[in-house]
Amino acid sequence: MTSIKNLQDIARKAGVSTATVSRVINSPDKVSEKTRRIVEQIIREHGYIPNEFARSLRSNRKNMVAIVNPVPQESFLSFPYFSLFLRSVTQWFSRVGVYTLVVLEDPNQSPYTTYRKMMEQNVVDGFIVMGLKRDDPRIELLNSLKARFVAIGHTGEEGPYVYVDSDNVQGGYLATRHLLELGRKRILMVNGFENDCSSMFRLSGYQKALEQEGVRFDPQLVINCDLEEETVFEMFSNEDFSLEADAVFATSDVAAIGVIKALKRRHHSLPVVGFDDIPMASSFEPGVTTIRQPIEQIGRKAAEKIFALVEGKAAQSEMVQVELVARDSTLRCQIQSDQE
Amino acid sequence: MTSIKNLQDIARKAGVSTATVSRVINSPDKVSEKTRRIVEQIIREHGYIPNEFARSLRSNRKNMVAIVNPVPQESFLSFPYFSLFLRSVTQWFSRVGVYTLVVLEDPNQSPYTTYRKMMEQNVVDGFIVMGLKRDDPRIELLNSLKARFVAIGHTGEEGPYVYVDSDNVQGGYLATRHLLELGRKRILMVNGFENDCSSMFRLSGYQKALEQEGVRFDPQLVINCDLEEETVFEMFSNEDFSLEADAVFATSDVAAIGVIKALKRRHHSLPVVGFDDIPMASSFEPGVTTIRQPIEQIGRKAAEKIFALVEGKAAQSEMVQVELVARDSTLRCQIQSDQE
DNA sequence: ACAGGAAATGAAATAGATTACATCGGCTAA
DNA sequence: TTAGCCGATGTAATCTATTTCATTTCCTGT
Repeated sequence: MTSIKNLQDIARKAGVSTATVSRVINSPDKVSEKTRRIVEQIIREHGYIPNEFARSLRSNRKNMVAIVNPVPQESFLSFPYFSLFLRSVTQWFSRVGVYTLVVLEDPNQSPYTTYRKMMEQNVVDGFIVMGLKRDDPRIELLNSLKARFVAIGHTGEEGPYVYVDSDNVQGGYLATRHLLELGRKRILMVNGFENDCSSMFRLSGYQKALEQEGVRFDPQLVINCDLEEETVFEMFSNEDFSLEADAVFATSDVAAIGVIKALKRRHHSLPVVGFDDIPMASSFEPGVTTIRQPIEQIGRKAAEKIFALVEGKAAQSEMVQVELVARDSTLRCQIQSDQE
Repeated sequence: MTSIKNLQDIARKAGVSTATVSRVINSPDKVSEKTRRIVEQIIREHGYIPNEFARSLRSNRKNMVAIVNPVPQESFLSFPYFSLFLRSVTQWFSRVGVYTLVVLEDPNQSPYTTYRKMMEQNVVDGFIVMGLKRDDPRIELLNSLKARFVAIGHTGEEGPYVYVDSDNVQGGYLATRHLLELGRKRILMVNGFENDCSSMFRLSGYQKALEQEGVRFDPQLVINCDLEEETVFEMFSNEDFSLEADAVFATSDVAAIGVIKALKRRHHSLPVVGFDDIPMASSFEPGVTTIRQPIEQIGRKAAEKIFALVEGKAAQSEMVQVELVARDSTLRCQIQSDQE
């Protein structure tokens, strides 16, 4: 078999021009039934697949989207279930012939460089930007570059951008209400830092639940930290750390586990709620009550939206619902806090 | 500022031909000092970045590498620490200007289609192929497509391909020896399926350790299963399941956790060793003794090797060392198996 | 001062598609 | 019959770099 490599070869074989072959591939309705059949046949016969790069060069459509992570330290790991997210995005894209690039922001440079470079290189149609922070400069940056993007997470204001996010307010609310329903009133909240917008929203859900039950909000009961297991474990293990609360809401499962371990060590037991529903939450003993984020749904929606934007269509920001998964860390917790 | 978009604009501004500008970028030593200075200045001034796709089209160098996962069900998740692996690959690549694509094999088609399509589309320089199985057909396939690739995992024979893999024999050996050193002789091995090559190697490490201690290998003590937590938990929870072994070596941490939970429920305790050192292994109580795979190192090496291959250089397959991480699941286990 | 070779540069071909514009039939309406 | 239009097709320009080959420039040695 003669080696068939490109459009021209196909055109020659089919006895038509390259333009016609291209049309058969890209807008079949502009070609007569008869010609189309012939060309399609030859394409199939030779298993011809167009060269993506040549195609992009001319049409300026890259069929590639980058998932961009903030600087390494806080990237992947900070985002629970990243691989599930990635899989769901990739899966969705593959059905429409789009490839998924994974990119880390260059830690040595301003994010500007990372994005600008990719824009100029003309390498992707758009971005999925992970881990949006409060007042995240990347939004303005991407807009100024006229980049198409979808953010995971949001800043609060409905800015000039599209995002997909879990309903963190609802998450905070559900977790807190669950504890209130168990009769707890002094709920310690172990939250992330204040510049993290999901922390912000979770806090407001927490407050909302308290308010609804007529419990006064005590700012002393809110701790901001990095939510690492060790950090939290150390903090709670310290004998000086007062355990006058009667429940704990930690806004990450690993933090929740840190709390539970420290409490165990101090022969203490309090209902504890986490956040994310990482695999460990169900495997740990006791199983950690937590707020499950539909991460695959978030991935799918992000993919859908960036694709729509690339196609020149409109896309709306969206919040996805979270749910409470009740497990032993709150259900089996019989021992009360020793309130002196 | 006039909009500077491409080589031509730069060439015009600098008063040279496009060829010269291209040379300044790609082989500066072929250009006179003086011209180079001028052109570089203009490039910097305008922040010009070449269009990757045009570049690839001509030079046939794509600066993209795909990490390919087997069909979704067994992909990402089956590979512990996938995101760490991915991060380390991406990080390494970014330093040499290569982008990382993440691809799933199309579950509806033969893997052939997935790889062939990418080859014809001319979209990547090479592949990192995940989750290699025994007699994996993908090796021959990729070779027949003249694709450059590096496999993660290996089949045993030093075939015509380059791989990076943990030393699974050593892993099996270390785990088993650790248990033997605790005085255990009847070590139950909960292994993956036999067509999985890492299972195969771990088994042979297990046998090697036994042999070295003069303990007879009893095939009855080897169980093949899917290594999921539930599967193993169910199996070990069943009262009919005899617990005549005096230790357990499960070749995945989640399986090990399944074992520990089931043993707890049966008020039983045996030293248990896992494999992988997933985050849960250290967080679980008791901490799971396990074999740590240097996953980031594997990622880095895979990146290095595929890059070398793409550059036309040689690359050698490599095994990376694993290490035993001893934790409470073997160290604190005082209770003996109740051998009737 | 000049031949000859090396170094620097430019013109044009090239990679492999898409697409604007031109052309050619065939068909309808006058 | 023929002007006029439409749909199908082809021609050639285009996208943006890289690279071959030809040409010019600059030395070096005699």
